[in-house]
Amino acid sequence: MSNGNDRWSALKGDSQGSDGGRRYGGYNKQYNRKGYGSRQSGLEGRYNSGDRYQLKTEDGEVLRGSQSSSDRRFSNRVIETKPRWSRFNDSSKDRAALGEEPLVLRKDLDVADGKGERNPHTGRNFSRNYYQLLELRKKLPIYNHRDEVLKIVGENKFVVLVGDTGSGKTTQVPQILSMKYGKENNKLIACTQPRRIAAVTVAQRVAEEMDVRLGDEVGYSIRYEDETSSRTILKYCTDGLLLRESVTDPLFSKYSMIIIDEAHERTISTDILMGMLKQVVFEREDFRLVVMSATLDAEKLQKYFNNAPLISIPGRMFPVDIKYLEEPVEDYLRATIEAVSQIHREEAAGDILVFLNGEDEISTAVKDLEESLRNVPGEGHASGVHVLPLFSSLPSNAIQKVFQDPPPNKRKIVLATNVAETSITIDGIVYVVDPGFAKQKVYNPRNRVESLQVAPVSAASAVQRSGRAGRTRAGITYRLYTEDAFESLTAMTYPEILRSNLNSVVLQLRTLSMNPVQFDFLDPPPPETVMRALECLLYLGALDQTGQVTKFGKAMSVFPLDPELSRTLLAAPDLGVAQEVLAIVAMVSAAPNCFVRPLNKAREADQAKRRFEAEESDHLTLLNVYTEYMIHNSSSQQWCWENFLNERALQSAAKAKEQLERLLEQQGYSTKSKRIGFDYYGQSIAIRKAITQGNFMFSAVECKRATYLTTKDNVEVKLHPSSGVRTRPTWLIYNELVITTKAFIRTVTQVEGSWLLESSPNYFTPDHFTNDVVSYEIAKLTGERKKSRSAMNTNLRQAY
DNA sequence: GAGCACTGC
Repeated sequence: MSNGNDRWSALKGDSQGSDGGRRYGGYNKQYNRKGYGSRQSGLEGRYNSGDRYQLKTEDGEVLRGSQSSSDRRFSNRVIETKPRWSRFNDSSKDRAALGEEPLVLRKDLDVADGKGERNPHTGRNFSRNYYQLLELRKKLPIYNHRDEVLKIVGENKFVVLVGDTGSGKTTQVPQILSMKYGKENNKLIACTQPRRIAAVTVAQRVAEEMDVRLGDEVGYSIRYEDETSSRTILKYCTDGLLLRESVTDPLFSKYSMIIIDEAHERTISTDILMGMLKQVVFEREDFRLVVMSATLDAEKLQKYFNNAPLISIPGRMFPVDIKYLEEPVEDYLRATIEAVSQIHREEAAGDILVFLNGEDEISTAVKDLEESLRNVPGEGHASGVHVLPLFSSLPSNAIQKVFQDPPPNKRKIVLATNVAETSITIDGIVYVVDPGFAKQKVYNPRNRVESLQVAPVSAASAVQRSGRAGRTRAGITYRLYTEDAFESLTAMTYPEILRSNLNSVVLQLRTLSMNPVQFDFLDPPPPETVMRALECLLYLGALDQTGQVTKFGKAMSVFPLDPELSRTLLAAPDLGVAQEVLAIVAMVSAAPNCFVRPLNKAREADQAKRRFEAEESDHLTLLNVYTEYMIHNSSSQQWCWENFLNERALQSAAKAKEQLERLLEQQGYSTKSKRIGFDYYGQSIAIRKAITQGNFMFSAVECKRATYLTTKDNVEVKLHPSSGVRTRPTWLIYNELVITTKAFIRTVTQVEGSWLLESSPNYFTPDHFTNDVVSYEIAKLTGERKKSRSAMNTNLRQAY
């Protein structure tokens, strides 16, 4: 394998069936660690959220929660704790994904057409490595379907191909097709992936399998990295990157064929690409589209692509036994600890992967397990356990640890968020413990507020999780809910496009002169969402009142940013603060959570953060972090560690800034900041004016002491405690509204009301705002400006 | 005065 042995990768040779970690909430209920499917009456009401349950192991030992006194209080209600796992039921939906395909080895020499020893790409003899890999490829289920793939793709312009984990579709199908279509009319084949790391590792693997150098015949292209050349016939890339290419080349004229992989993940980019490419197929004689997906939604895709033919490839992996609880549990975190403990004591050697819901929960569970099991010998692991956390904001070296072998005779236990579901693949996992929950972004269209909620996963997600146990040998998955509960799960995760703000997408479609209301979506988003985006783009000056893209809007569409940030960026050069705003926009878009705050070092982390704070603006705080980071670039790892900063986040902000700067320059803007001398306030004002230019719709006004009203929807909010703004401004701009224990606004900046007015006189008129406080404050600013927003809306509606 | 699942251009 070319992949090395301790890196994190989405893929190793094969494709993964997966559902992308994007979950639809749709559930308004908070689950509070209550196990999925647990009874909704009886015991529930008598327990306060802080209470813990005792759990008794089979041999009568009592595992205590953190509050032993309260445990005793409830000792008469100790729950029968030995989970009674029911056996895996053959009729379960999972079986299809886990089926094994008999191996049939063929004698002939593979896709190189049986012509013998010479590599048609390089003219050289195939290497020994090529033949070794070829033997592995012959064992993939896809191998015996090569002729079928070539034939059906040859006869059709749309093809849907489904195959589960282990089918080999991601590496083999593009390879097979590139032999025939990769040089057609001097055009190449692109294969999209939802994740950067997948695009890179798959390209590496395929280059090796084809015995060519990466970047020659086979390459990849992701943001900031282009490993392709004029020789390239097969390019793996992220879906978002290919979508961006449509801005300069709407007909995708470089490509003879595009293969969309992991379509079931339904990222926004994949959904928009599918709609665009469907059109391209009708407009270009010489273009084909192949859509690859996990099995569950094949029919829907076929129908969408004009009843496209279906190629179905079986998956192949080691069998995974699924165990369910016979009774729902009351506290899934306790049940998880108990399940892990039981596996460790009773089950044969092998690592355990546990899915939990966030850093907080993971840290608690790591501590619990270390205390209870560290030196407790288990089956096959005489010295106890080695417990590791895994979530995406963990420093890279901590992430690396999950790939390393544990100390001798210790069982490795990884407690992970759903990064481990698709993005990070850990080999050697034998046991998976799945409580059946994930944190999911929920969008409330009524007040237009997004929040994160814990909700049951989809069935597709549960299947994906259980598959993590069968990668290197047969495994067992323990689902901490009943089989009935599994049956009641939503089949697929709700597509991202139906629960997101579409401002950026709508601008891009308009730039290509497409009508977003009539766009052929696989799942059309609510028309209100599209209208809202049009309205927002109108206020930002990206569209005119007839819905046409303005010159300014065209410039905005060039940046890989939300339109609000694009406008902020474009406002900066005139204000003489291009460099500062480039850094801030890069930080907001690429490193929004750059501050690390581990629970056990919260105070030190807060202190470290305070050193960067600007009292009038959290955006300026981000600028300070960025500036300091660039100064300490040579020793950044150490420096980030000492200052409780996420180095990977800052690295990506630095790259983003470079790219944005280039794009700004290309459009003829000066990216130099004017020398304001040592006029700190002049500079601060200029920067905050630029921020106002783009984000005036995210403004709030103080309505009572320490409480603000958002102008957009009259949500009463408080400053998030993480904010460093201490000036108690009347007006402010916020970057994010989060609802947790209360409604908070995060990353805020003090602004003047007059700046808001300058940024969009059409938006800030008193009669736009239903709330008296907001109208009154705006009236104070505007005098008697009256321009009806409803009139503007009427114009917009007529335009579509 | 408190909590941030996960991607991507």
